[in-house]
Amino acid sequence: MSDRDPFILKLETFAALDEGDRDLLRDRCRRIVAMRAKEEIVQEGADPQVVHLVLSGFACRYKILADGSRQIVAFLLPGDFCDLHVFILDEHDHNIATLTDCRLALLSREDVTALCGRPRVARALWWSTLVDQAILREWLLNIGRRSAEERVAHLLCELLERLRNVGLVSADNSFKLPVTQGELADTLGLTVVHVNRMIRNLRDMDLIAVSGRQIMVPDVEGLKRFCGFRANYLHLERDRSRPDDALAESEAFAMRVD
Amino acid sequence: MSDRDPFILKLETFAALDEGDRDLLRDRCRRIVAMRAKEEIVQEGADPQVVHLVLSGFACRYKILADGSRQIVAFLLPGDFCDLHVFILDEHDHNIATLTDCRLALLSREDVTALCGRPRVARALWWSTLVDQAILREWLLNIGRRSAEERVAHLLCELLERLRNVGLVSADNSFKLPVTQGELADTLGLTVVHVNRMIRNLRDMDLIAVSGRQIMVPDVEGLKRFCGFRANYLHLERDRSRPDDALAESEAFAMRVD
DNA sequence: CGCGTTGTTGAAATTCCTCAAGAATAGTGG
DNA sequence: CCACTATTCTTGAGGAATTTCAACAACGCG
Repeated sequence: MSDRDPFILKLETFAALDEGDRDLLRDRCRRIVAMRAKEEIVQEGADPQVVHLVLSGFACRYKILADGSRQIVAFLLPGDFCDLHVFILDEHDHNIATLTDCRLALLSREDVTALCGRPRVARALWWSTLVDQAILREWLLNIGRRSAEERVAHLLCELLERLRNVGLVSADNSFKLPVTQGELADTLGLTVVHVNRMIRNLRDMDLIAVSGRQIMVPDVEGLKRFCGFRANYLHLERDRSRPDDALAESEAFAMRVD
Repeated sequence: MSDRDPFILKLETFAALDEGDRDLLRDRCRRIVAMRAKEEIVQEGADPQVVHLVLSGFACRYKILADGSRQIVAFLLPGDFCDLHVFILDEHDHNIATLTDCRLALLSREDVTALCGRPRVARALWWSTLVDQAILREWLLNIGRRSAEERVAHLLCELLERLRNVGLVSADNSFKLPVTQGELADTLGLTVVHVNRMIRNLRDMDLIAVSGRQIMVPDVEGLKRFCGFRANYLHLERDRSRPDDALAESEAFAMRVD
């Protein structure tokens, strides 16, 4: 693995890791499992004692209603942890599944403990959990108060920024979105048919260009303006006012597990 | 303050605090501020270094769109922390305001550090953050995939259980809901008019009884069945399989801040 | 008592969904 | 490499849920 691993890239968004931090991360993420598309990673009600980290591919969290309708409540992209909460909460309140073929790192309780022994890494894990929460709030706003067209556009803006952050967007602002329109519908609280029409609208307005599962955004600012996208909730700008050195010295946020 | 303080009740849902833990909590929550209804507690973009804890009254997190429409993304009830994340994230991505007159405890960075020095308290704070996240997921499902009638019913079920947990529900399953229908609409992604009609429907079906701002639920199981409410996402059952003593001994989850 | 906020209801407009069917695409086995 | 099948995408038309607009009643507060 190289420094360009998505999960290291992602954690470095917030904490300026040193070589020791990175080595530890690489070392603890050595247990890797490959999964096919549309397989279950974690079932609701389960109490597994392993943390999953997406190395490549797309996965999602979702919930299902009795009538079979599904709500996807998070996209898990390369660099995202699936279930950091597993050591605190008693049981899973949602399912996690792959959307595409995935490579996942498996971390034991000891691995997480070791990672949390490093203040900067611990802080980065906390940060990653809190960003997940911020994304949930934004999605709630998206579904609750934006029109269907804006919802689709907003989700694409978010994916553009999140994927860019882990090096998965090319120079022309295009990225692979290996997700069906049905899955987008389950994410946005819409039906497949309507998502399809909204995507068509965005294409007709030249806000996006779709070829297969590749999305190209010709005018990023234009798309963001259209749906009122502001990236602040992703907290991708590391806070310069809180020097990492001071943090490291004070061993702030050491979170130890067992 | 007595052992019956809502915030202590809430934290005890998960961690079996001892007298020392409770004393520390009471001690650190001594700085109290009273606020009137509909005042701002935290503004988006701000970087305050104080954590707020609701002692009495209702508050909410919310986000606003450019066109003025609002989405409430969390209800903050007695015992809930408003902004535990403040020491990690650089800036607030949402606003927090009171809905009713409130009493809030103010915790400094040092207070939080002190609380996190106690493993059981630290774990309870983590737990409270993760439950907030679980509630966000359920709300997303609620808005994304349930009918308007079910949405209202589901929110009432959640409030019933959360308020019961902090001792604010009477024996006949009634509780005070000091929230306007407009605020419910902004929570559920609906309009005031429609919320009003849905409440009427629930009344007509005898699933709830409303008198002023008091809600009575004559048949709790019936209401839950109607909207498919399952309380598991609130994680109110402390996990008996993980003895607190072992936890305490191992100093698990000590989260230190500065 | 008067005034602003909140609750309530009706009717028309709009968004989004459902149903249905055909076209394109991807995957599979021969 | 092709035929076959399943999944996904696309479009149309009609229907249902929800919103918008508008008006008035009820309530709470100074």
